[in-house]
Amino acid sequence: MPARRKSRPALGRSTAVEDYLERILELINTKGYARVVDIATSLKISQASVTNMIQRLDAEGMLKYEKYRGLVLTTAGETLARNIARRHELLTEFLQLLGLDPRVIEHDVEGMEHHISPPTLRAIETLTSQLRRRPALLTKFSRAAA
Amino acid sequence: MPARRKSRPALGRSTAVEDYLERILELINTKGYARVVDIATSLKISQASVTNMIQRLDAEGMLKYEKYRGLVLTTAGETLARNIARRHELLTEFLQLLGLDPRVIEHDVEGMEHHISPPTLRAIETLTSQLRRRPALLTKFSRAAA
DNA sequence: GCACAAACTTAGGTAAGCCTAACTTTTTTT
DNA sequence: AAAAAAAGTTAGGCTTACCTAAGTTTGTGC
Repeated sequence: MPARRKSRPALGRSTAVEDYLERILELINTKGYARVVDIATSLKISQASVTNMIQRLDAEGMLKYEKYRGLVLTTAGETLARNIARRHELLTEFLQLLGLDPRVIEHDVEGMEHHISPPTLRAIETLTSQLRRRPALLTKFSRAAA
Repeated sequence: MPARRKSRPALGRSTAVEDYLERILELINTKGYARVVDIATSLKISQASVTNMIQRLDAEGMLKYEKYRGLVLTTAGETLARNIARRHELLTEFLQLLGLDPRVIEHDVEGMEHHISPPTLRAIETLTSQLRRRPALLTKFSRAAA
């Protein structure tokens, strides 16, 4: 399946691409590099699929890849990856404020993060900081859903 | 594409299935019936694709379909469709409170609605009613994003 | 430095969900 | 009621993103 979509994502910005870039940046930040095997394990997909996608991301200028060697994000790739990561964090924070179970948060954020446009993200960002400033509003959520 | 996904949706609950059911219920509610051609126009896909999906939904017990004739939602199908519709409305309401542009709202809701679990939905529901009760909190959003 | 293991790549294949083109059935028009 | 139009169906294809199996390259242990 997972094919599906009405409005095409901007060339080379499918949800799959976003997931890869996000994970690659995370690996680089934590381990200093991102190998095929790590990306594969981390995303729970085969190494073959990773190789394939990495070659595509190279062709699209998101990263520089040398066969059997390794990869580095380009400026464009890193910028994009950072934005994706920031969106992920913001959404996670927002749902955390609502007192949701960490597993539910992870699941939902992973699903919806690819569909939040910049204006919506900004609004949620503002809302999140408002809520943090008035914790009284959140009492209703404290013993919340799991 | 859209083929993608880590955790499989419960058999017969892909985002495509949800979109079809949602639209079918909407058509039934407004016109009294849902024909292939209307579903196709409304979802901006071909009639052939609709025929195909309807046969699948029939096989899965979501609706009763008679070739060349018409369809009716089963109890299961209608219940599911109502839940999907409610989730859509709730998310739309929430984003409306944040002052977002209607087109942005439509786009984002259509993308993310399929990925919101019940607990998260309940939390957003509670939050929405809190915000409605304290409009002061929303002043920051009034001249919001477009 | 050679053998083995781990990492990586290639080739070929699958499933979902969409498409177009061609055909069939139903409905409308006259 | 026959012809034309509209609706619906079938067949065959495409793309994305995944997979497995088999082969290649790199790295490790002795």
